[in-house]
Amino acid sequence: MTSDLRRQLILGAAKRCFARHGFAGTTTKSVAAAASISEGLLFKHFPTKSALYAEILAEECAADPALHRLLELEPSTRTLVTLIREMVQHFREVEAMPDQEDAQRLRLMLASHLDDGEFARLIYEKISGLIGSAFTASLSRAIQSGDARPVGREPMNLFWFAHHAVLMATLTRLPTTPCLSYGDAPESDRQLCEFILRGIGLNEAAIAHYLDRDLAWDSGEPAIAESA
Amino acid sequence: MTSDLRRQLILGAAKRCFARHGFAGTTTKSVAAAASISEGLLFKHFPTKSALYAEILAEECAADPALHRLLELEPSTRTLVTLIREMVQHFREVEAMPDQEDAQRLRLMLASHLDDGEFARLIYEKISGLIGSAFTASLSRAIQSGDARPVGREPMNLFWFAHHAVLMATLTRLPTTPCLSYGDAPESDRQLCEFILRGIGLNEAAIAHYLDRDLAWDSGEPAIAESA
DNA sequence: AGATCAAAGGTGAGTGCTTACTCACAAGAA
DNA sequence: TTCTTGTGAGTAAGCACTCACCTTTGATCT
Repeated sequence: MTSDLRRQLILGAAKRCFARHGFAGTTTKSVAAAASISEGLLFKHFPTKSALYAEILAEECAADPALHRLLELEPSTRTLVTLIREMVQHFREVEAMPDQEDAQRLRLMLASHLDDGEFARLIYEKISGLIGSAFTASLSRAIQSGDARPVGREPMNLFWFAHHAVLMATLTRLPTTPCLSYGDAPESDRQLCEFILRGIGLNEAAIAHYLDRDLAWDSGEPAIAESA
Repeated sequence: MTSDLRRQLILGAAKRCFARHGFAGTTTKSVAAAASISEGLLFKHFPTKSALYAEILAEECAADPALHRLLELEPSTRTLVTLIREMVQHFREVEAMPDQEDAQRLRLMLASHLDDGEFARLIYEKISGLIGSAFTASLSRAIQSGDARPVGREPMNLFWFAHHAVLMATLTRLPTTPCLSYGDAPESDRQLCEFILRGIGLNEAAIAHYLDRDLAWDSGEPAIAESA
């Protein structure tokens, strides 16, 4: 077994442990067991428990979700709706696979909020950097084209409010017994999308149009306020 | 010192510890120190660390925020707006006093989401029982009077989405260095209120009317869709 | 090719320290 | 006296972390 591969196996196992039980609640023994190695070997690869944790957070920060595709879309009402819908869908998928990378990131992020919040801050900055401009650009386009109401001084706040609602809804479903039941899954997803799109100021016509027509739509981007 | 008073002092000290550092991160020694007593005495009052934690969660469940007043308001658009505004204000106040009861409840609740979620579930149920019916009744009144759009099958989902957004926004401000900055406080609060009220389907006229006029409004409850 | 050997991978029994929890005993009130 | 409040030294288990010692690998030298 090469050293690098072993490192990765340890990191993977440790990530699962830390995400489930937090830093204090995780023992090096349990990490070693999860990686099927001795504790001694664990400490040959990572000098301390803290160093292992720090490396996990750093690695998790660097990992890219597959949202680069969204960045290539040109700013428009439709892109805005797509962005929100994909966000909701993305978090729904996280819920379906609780031991996946993304669910662990969520747990680590939550734990960070209780701690010093530094990891969460890095993630927020990263999200902001990745899709912040796409969101604000699409929103201002939507406003220009009459699909949305003008917004106050901080359009990014609206993005974060949306993000908060989706993230928290996922968190309530994270425990094995969900904290809240939202009823039928596709319908509640749809309801959440509508809540957010209304919240950021899209008008009903635009919401109905872009949310119903889904992605089955050619790339010409007429504002429905003009066409309807 | 009477036994009951001592118990309360211990519970108070322990609550602070558990809220800050979680269950695993809190030592009985630190709790004893925070309560200015010996560890021995701590275990005279609570048989185990877990029992102490359980009692804190149970007590926290029973504690009533001062929202009974809201229940006495009759269902209306104005009550709905008041409810949301007070929710936003309430969480804003939590942020200002990080060592207050409510901030601790928030931390405990968050920790619960990472655990089995049982405490969070109890709290959600309690919130639902307290203001769920007031919310849905006011929302349906608003719909009847034309201040809001009709809503799907699950009106309570809208309440939770709103709650999620507010709660998560507070969480991001919980660490000493906030994870996100929303700009000017009163303005971002206002923005959050608008986001939520739009999200649950209130129309712009109703929002502008009830949010601007604040509470300086006599108890006659005309729907502004009729009067305007 | 086979022998040699140093380095790397890997183990499990320790290390000292901290943890949750106990107990003999002291002080004061009824 | 007797019961409750309170202490601080103590205990066994568990913690992060170490170390002496195996085993495997692969390059080098006959």
